[in-house]
Amino acid sequence: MSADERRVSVVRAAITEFARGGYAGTSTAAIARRAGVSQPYLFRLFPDKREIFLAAAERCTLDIRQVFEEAGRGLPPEEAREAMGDAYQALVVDRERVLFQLQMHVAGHAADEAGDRPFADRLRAAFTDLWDASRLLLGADDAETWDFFAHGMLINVLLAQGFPPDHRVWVACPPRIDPGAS
Amino acid sequence: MSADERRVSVVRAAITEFARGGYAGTSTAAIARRAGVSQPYLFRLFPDKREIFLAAAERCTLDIRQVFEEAGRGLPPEEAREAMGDAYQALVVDRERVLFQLQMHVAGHAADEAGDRPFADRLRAAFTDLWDASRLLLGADDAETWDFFAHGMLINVLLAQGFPPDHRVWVACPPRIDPGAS
DNA sequence: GTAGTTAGTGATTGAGCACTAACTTCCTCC
DNA sequence: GGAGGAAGTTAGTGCTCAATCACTAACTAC
Repeated sequence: MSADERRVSVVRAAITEFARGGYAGTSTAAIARRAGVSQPYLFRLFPDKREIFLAAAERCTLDIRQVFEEAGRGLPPEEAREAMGDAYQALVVDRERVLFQLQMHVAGHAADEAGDRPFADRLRAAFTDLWDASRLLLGADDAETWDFFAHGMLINVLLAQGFPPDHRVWVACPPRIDPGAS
Repeated sequence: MSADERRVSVVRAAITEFARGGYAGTSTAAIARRAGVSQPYLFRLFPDKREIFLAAAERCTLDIRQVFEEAGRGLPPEEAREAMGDAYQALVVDRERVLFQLQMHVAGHAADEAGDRPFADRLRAAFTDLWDASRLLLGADDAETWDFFAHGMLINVLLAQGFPPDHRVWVACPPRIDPGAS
């Protein structure tokens, strides 16, 4: 396998592991194990752990954006909103990407606090990409985009906490999102 | 200082430090330093690190709930909603509690993944307390409670990422929340 | 076949971690 | 005034982790 191919599979493994444990709570050994390579080899593919996380963050955000784009491309705003809602379900089904997003948010904050500006900036940029792409696809104004993301964030947070699908916190969640689907 | 008083100040320090670095990313040494005691002494005040985090989580949730209750108590629903919105601003001003809440969510998930049910359950219980108290105070139905929290969660996430107050993601945020207030 | 490159590993290191044991200091009450 | 206990310390243990180093095996080019 070429180094580039290997990097792709490492990033996939990293998303899974980081989604579980967050940046600080995930060891490079765990990522290596899941990717099927030795732990030292990670540091030949990437300069350090931070860069693995960033690659995972950028990949994950791109994935979500592409799912939205495939769902909403070429549709009029009203239908696009419907289709993107449905597409979001597919993302929720394997919670991985959604949970990794939460981990990105708290990692960004930690980086800011630690004075690691570039890291935080790149994480913010990834999020802004998703925000702008969604806004465009939704054909939405600022308020609608805000609502779309607010809604999604609450779903992410409730999912992260592991509330069972029949819990009362879910009752007002729009029916097309089924929190028990995974 | 009595052990009980000391515990209170340790919990306060823990909220600050955990908000910064999350559960795994925060050392007990950092908490001890901020609380002004030696690191081993933490383990006389609390059985282990997990229990420090839980105490911080329960304290933090209680704080937020009390702020809401003080703001909304005895007011008719419409005014209560207004007052609680204003009260939320006070919470947002020092981002600490808000950010710690995010850390609670991802810690809960990590605990679930690691098979630590009781830990995750207690974190969920803290969140549910806040949810139910807010619902009651708002005099709201499920949909309104959902919207209230969805809105709050997006604010939390954007704050965590450190978007500056003049960034376009904030433009649709209701005016009473000033993300630059801190 | 030999010179060079690419993919990959095992052993190790030094720092930082949660947590423990054993000690000191000071206040209180008889 | 001294015994007891609570508050708090210093010193240390064993472990985990990110990152480094020295190496091998297989392939490619001439």
